[in-house]
Amino acid sequence: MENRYQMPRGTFDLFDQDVIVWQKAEEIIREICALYGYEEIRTPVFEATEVFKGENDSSDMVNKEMYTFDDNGGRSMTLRPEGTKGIIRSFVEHKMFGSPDLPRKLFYIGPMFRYGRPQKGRYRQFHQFGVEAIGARDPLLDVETIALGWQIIKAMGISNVKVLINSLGDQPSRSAYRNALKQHFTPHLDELCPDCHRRLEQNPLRVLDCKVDRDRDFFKDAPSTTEYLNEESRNYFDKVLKGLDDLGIEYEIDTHLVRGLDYYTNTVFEVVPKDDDGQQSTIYAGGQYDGLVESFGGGDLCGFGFGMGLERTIALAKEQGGLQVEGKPVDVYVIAIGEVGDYGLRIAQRLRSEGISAVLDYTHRGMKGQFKAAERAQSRVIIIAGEDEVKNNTVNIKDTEKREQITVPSAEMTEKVCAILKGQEE
RNA sequence: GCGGUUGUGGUGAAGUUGGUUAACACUCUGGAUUGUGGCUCCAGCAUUCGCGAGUUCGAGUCUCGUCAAUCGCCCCA
Repeated sequence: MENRYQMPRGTFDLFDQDVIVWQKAEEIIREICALYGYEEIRTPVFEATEVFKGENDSSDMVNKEMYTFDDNGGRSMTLRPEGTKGIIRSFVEHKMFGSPDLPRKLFYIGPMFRYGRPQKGRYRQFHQFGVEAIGARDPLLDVETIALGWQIIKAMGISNVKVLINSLGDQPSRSAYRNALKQHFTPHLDELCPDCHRRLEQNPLRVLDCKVDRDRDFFKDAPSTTEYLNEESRNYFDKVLKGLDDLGIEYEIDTHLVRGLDYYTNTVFEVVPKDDDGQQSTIYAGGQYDGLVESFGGGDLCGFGFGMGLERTIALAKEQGGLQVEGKPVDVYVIAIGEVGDYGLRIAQRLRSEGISAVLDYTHRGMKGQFKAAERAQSRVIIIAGEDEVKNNTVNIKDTEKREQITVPSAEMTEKVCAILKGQEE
């Protein structure tokens, strides 16, 4: 058979059992968000390009990986590559900063788009769940937010993970550190790999992460983030760590941890499996953004949030035996034999109106085939309607567990089926 | 965006140094069982090997291109 169409690279179809698994994951997310007082927000999947791309944005995600296009009115639009920026836009546009109840705690679930080379756990259309707590600056808010994600992945059956955490300091600390790194590495420019040349220009913090050069001598005495934290940032970070200790959340300070996005300040973190195998293993990650809201014109408010990659999270949960779902058996499977017209449909509709799920067989095949189909549907009850039944206005009701069959007047059908289904629950 | 590996039916897969009708298993469809499934036994189901071109008397098997998946880099959820 010729395959004329296929899904775009880096996308996937979700169906059968997988959909149920995803629904279950989303259910867990919604329940736990409610426990923490987070409310859902749904923003557009595309926004004006400027929402995502700031003036001096240095991240690859923004500069190389966005789906940007001109709409028919000639405006530049971009499919959202992440959740935070759109939420901040919305927060400011609707003047949520004026609320007496800050921080505003919002969560979102939905597709995100990045144009990169797909791999396992890395798609062009992928799905993120994320939270944002906007309008407060408190180390315990950082801790609580990390804990929210932690509770969610635990509820999905994920264990053996840890938090990697670091502090970038406030904006002054951060830029001081950035300059220090640049100064430190510039004399060694000739010895650095090509990737590091680029990094040094765009995002000097990432040089520290280089897999090619990391063992060189001049890396060992490179300045460390923690040395550049001022008193306030230092104290803030200590309180975050203390809070994680108190909640029993396992973490590891990683002074090389830098997030890809430009807007982070102070706390940044990433949650990864402990026996770190794949490259795309980060489950959820985020941090504080002090200054983002202001850059959108919303006043001097601090925020904290994270994004969780659902494909990765669900895959990991399944690997570890979590998110098990059962098939969804149908209550009644209606078999039609011979010319019965709409008799079967009328039966099914009467059952459905009583809240009993019913599926009709439209294949016009033999009885054996229809019974097999009923078996695949895992139906508890099979109703057989043939020409004799139509004539006498009766139905044959078969209990698939007891393998007993009764013939009753059509009027008593619902009652008898209910009795069988009830027996099943006991 | 760069490099490596892979690509045979609904599924899992055999396919030897290129040689006539693409093994086997599961599933599915029909029958044995004239209106009753889960066991058993028969029978059937890929004009075609991701797609396109080339080499050859002849290609699933070789070459090139292309698409896709996957691994590493980059980046990140």
